[in-house]
Amino acid sequence: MVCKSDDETGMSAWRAFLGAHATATDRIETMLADAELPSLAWFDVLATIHRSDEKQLRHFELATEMVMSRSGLSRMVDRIEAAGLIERRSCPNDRRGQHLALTQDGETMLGKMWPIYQAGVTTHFTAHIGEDAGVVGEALGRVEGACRGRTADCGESPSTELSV
Amino acid sequence: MVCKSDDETGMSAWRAFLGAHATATDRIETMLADAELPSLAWFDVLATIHRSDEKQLRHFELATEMVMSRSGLSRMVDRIEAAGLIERRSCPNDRRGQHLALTQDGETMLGKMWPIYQAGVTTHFTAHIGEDAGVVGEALGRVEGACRGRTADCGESPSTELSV
DNA sequence: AGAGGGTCGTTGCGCATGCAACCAGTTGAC
DNA sequence: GTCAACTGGTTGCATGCGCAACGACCCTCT
Repeated sequence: MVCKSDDETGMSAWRAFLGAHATATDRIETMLADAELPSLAWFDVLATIHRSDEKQLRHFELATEMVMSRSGLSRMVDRIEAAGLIERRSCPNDRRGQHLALTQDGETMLGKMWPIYQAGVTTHFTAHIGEDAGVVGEALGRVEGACRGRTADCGESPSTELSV
Repeated sequence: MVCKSDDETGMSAWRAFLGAHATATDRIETMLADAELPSLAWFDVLATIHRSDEKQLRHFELATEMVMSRSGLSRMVDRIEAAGLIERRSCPNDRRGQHLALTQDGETMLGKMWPIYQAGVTTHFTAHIGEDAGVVGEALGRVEGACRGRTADCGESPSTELSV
C-alpha cells in the first residue's frame, strides 16, 4: 500500500501543507490586526466556546480542542477575561474546575471578528483550494482524527448564522 | 463559482486544516524530542540550507523561505551556530551580508534527523492522506504559491537520498 | 472515615518570537 | 565625490508559550 512513489508524493504534500499553513495563517492574522481586532488564537477560543453544546466549556476541554498546554491556555484565558470577553463561572459539580462562557461583549466581538475571519479564509485558502475542498477537508480530517485517536468525523456543522 | 455550499465546504476544510497541522506537527515534534534531537524549526533550517542550490543561503533568503521575521531567525541562527551545526561565512559581494552553510556536524545531524522526520510525516500525515496526497499537495501548493505571489510550482523534487 | 493516587487549574521559570530602533553597507542621483 | 534613500542583519523590549512543581479537589479502596 505504501510504495516509494507514494512516499515522495506524501512528502511533497507535507511540505505544501506546512507552507500553506504558515502563509495563510500569517495573512489572516494580518487582516485581523489591520481591523484592530484580537488575534486568531483569541478568535479560536471565542468560537470554540460559542459552538460548544452548552455555550460553555471546562478549561481542559478547551485546551484539548485547541492543541495547547493547560498553562498556556490559563494565561490566555486570563487575558481574554481581563478584556471582558469571557467569564469564569464556578462549576457546581467540581469545585476545582470552572466553566468558561462568553460575555455579551464576547458575543459582540465574535460577531465582529467572524466576517473578517471568513473573508480571510475565503481569500487566502478556500479560493485556491477550489473544487478540491471536499477531498482536502476529508483527508485532513482523517489526519486530525487519527492523530487524536478520535473518529474522523469532520464536523457536518449545522451551518447556522455563525457556523464557526 | 463560489456559491454558498462551496463556502461551507471550504470552511470545513479550513478547520480540518488547522486541526491537522496542530496535531501532526505536535506529534512529530514529540518524536524528535524523544529521540533527543533538535526541534522541527532547526530541522527546517538545516534542510532548507541543504537543498539550496549552492548549499548555502543568505540570511534573508532563509527568512523568506521559512515564514519568519528576520530578528527571530537571527536569534535562531545564533543558537544553531552555537551548537556547531551551521556556520556564518562572510559574503564576498556584499559586506553587510553573510552566507549560512552547514558544517560537517550539521550534515551529520541532518542525517540523523531525517529518518525520524520522515517516519513522523509518514505516520502522522501521509498514512492518513493516502491516495489523496496528489490532490492535497497540489491544492495546498496553490495556497502557498498564491499567498506569496509566486507561481504554484509544488517542487517536483529530484528525490535523491535526502530529498527534503 | 481516611489514605493514596489521579485530575484540574495556576504559578515560577526559561525560552523563543515579533516589533521597532539601530548601525553598517549598498545603490542611485546629482 | 557625496549625499540621500534603501537594504541586510543585530539588539532592547515586551509578549506569549511549554515544562515542572504546586495546591485544591475528586474518587476509589479498605
